[in-house]
Amino acid sequence: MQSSLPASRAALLGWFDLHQRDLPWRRTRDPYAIWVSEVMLQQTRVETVRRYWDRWLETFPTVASLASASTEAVLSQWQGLGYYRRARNLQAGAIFIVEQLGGAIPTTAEGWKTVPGVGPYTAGAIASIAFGEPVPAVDGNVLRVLSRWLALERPIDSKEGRFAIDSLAADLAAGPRPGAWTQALMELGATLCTPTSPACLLCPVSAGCAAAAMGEPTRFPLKAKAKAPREVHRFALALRQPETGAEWWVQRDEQGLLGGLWEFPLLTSLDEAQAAAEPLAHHGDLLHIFTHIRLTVTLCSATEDATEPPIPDGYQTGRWVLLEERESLPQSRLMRKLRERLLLPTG
DNA sequence: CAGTCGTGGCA
DNA sequence: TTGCCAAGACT
Repeated sequence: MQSSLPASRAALLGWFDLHQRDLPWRRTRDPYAIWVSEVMLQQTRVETVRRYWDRWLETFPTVASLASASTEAVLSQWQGLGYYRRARNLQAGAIFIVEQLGGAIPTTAEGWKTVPGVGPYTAGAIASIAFGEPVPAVDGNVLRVLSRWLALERPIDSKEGRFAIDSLAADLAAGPRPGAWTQALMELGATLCTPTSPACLLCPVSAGCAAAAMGEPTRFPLKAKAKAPREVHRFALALRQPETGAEWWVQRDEQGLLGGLWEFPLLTSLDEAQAAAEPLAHHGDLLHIFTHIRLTVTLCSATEDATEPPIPDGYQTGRWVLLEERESLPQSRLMRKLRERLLLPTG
């Protein structure tokens, strides 16, 4: 039997008051600090963000300090968090607030939506948490929790399914304690109403949950099918001067994957056999292989970029040496490997 | 609108 | 070891 919306809402708030995690960004009311936390938390685990949030606020304690910082310093503080566009947008947002809003930080969701890097979710989260505005903030947790609550048969990535979730979220947001409510809904999704093993027996709102009543909460949310990833074959080549130990790096294009970061030059080929021949064909007997990482990249946008940077003067006497060879790696593991071996600190 | 953008944890 | 995906925004 479905209980009333206000009753379920009150039950979830009561549970949140008792069982919420002690997160550092819940100990502040500084809207800038909350903004930083929300951007860091986009598509990123709480435990990962913990390590960055404190340090970020020590380095850039105010909107003004972030706005006047160098891009290099900003990216350096972000290094390892991923989705580096977020760091650039965060600084662009700080500059926007200083230059366009006269330094006055927005206080409403509508205002926040005009800030670079702040979309519908983040605008609602900041407005409700930092300013108490009764607006919804629908993230992946909320999509999951509410789709289970409704036993929603429409996929959440369809227009109709998303509309149903947004409608319910808006109704629920219009009640007491908007900030606590926003966090309570996400907290439930993060700790009890989890993707693979929901703890319905501990859930404060299971009595009103249609999926729990059906006995199969993990059937929701429904999702449309994902497409198959495409493959790209690449070589990472690193040149080092034996005498000095100096290594040859190139900077990636500002746009796209790992934009603006440093790496060994990569050769790209759609054909595996051609890729296997490229490094030696290009460098002949003049050089030995220093680093020769054979990579299969999925979901990589660099397919067309097969140009090889010229080897700068003074490195011609270096040696190419085989360091490692891999059959293939998924993107996440590939990037881990690239970061371990290829990425330089930016600051 | 569908594609793109990182990383780390976990079953 | 491998696939999946988590506090999304932008183009």
